[in-house]
Amino acid sequence: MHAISNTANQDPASHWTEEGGSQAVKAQQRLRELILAGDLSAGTRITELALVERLGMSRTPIRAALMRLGQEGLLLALPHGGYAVRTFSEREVADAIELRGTLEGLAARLAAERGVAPALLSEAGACLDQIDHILLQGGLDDEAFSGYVRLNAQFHKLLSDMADSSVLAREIERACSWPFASPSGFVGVQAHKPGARDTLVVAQHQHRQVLQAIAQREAGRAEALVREHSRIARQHLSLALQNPQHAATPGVQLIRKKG
Amino acid sequence: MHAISNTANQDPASHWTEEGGSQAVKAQQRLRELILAGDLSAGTRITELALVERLGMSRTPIRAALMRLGQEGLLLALPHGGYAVRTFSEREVADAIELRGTLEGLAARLAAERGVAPALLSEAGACLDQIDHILLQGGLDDEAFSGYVRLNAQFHKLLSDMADSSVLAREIERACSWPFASPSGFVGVQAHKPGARDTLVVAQHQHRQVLQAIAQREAGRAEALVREHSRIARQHLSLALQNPQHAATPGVQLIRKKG
DNA sequence: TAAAGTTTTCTTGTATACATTGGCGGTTTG
DNA sequence: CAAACCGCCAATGTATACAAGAAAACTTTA
Repeated sequence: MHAISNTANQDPASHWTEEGGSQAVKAQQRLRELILAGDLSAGTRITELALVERLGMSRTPIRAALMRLGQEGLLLALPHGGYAVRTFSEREVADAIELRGTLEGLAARLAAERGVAPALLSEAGACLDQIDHILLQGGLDDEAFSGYVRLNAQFHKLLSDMADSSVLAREIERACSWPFASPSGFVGVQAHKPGARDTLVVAQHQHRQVLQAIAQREAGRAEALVREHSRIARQHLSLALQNPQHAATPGVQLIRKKG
Repeated sequence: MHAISNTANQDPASHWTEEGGSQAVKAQQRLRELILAGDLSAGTRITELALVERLGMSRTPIRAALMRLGQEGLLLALPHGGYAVRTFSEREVADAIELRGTLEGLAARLAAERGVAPALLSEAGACLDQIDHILLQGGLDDEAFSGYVRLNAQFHKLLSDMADSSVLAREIERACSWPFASPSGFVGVQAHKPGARDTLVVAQHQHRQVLQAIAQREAGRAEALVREHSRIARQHLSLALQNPQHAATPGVQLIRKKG
């Protein structure tokens, strides 16, 4: 696996994973994995001591990780201290997707209003070209699918960058912290369904239109397109809740059917 | 017995001690006050030990408070650990206001689309009636002004409630954590200016229209109105930056003119 | 038997000692 | 004199001991 040079992957998590990082960061990563994998039963109280023996570190970094995941919304802060794995109603997930769509729409609007550096536009265009290349293959094997997921996330990241607003980028990243609200959240739901490729073709068409609108400084159109684009995630959510067995997305079990 | 020297409350102005929360909460509150009052010079590293002797508690709750304020965005996490008081460019503040307007706009749209319980609508109407009553007085003394600020914050809170979305409410509250981005952030800027009342009259008109739009289920109109309403805060920001001496808003000194 | 009160235990909140790492200053050498 | 290296210091990261409070279980009494 050679290093991909065109994507300067500068998300803050990347340099954690390379080197071990601090204990607190490791705790946060592993705890998140445990939650999303369903290894921690939802609703029941998480005791720090249990995590001490499970993660093999002291309470201090574990406390820090719990606090972060609590503020992130993955853990629920219990009234008298402590945390529990949170569950989400279908409506809450839908709201989170709507929220992300709105924030990304704002980013697209600001990008169009303020103008974007040509280099960024080119990079985004190249990203979409790569997606096109993947979609040109008729059948979508797993490798192609994961390639799409990666490039899709990259495009959405570039969209956030185009607004050139640190405060907005921060909030968008936060809105994507829930795995099922992220741009590629449920895209794997229909990986092996007949119409899988068509949905991605539609999404890619929207990608193109969004980029064009931003390049042409059509702010309102860009915002509306991005919002509409986020509806695809909602569609995937519905599919995932209908066929939970096919939803390989980590964290699906945290969504409760009614509430 | 350990030599605990000064666990005695050394704060003369302990008016918040009426509800003595945990040490961590007290640390967060007092630290926030120190930052907004400008008692901590911006940009320089904040050492935990300095806060230990300043706040009279151990490092543990102070660390928790620092972490929270860091995630909140009031403190900047330094690359190799530690925090510094953050400063904001004018554009960042404008973006934060735009962000809040967008989020509140989403709330208004959802409220209009989903419908709001009549009791909530009545409560919001009563809130606006109270604002009307204040504005009926020709002159606006300080008491009337602070009354407006309180009722304005209440109306915006009700607006958030009307969307009936916990995830959105959470994000709106977060967007208001920066004092200058909150709905009543810079409203005191022009407290003693000639046209002060007129601006509030305009804002109140927008309040009425928003509530009407929501009640009549006009989702798009409600969203657009709320967004436009947030522009008033931007106007206040401009005024505050032109006359910083009149801006009694805590935290103004954190905004740097150029950057 | 049920309810209330008490005791015990478990968990978090807090304080502090220890480890580690980055930065700063002094010293030394070319 | 300048630059590089070495060592000390300071500040955070980590571990753990201690305190306080709440939940649960057990006992006692009506």
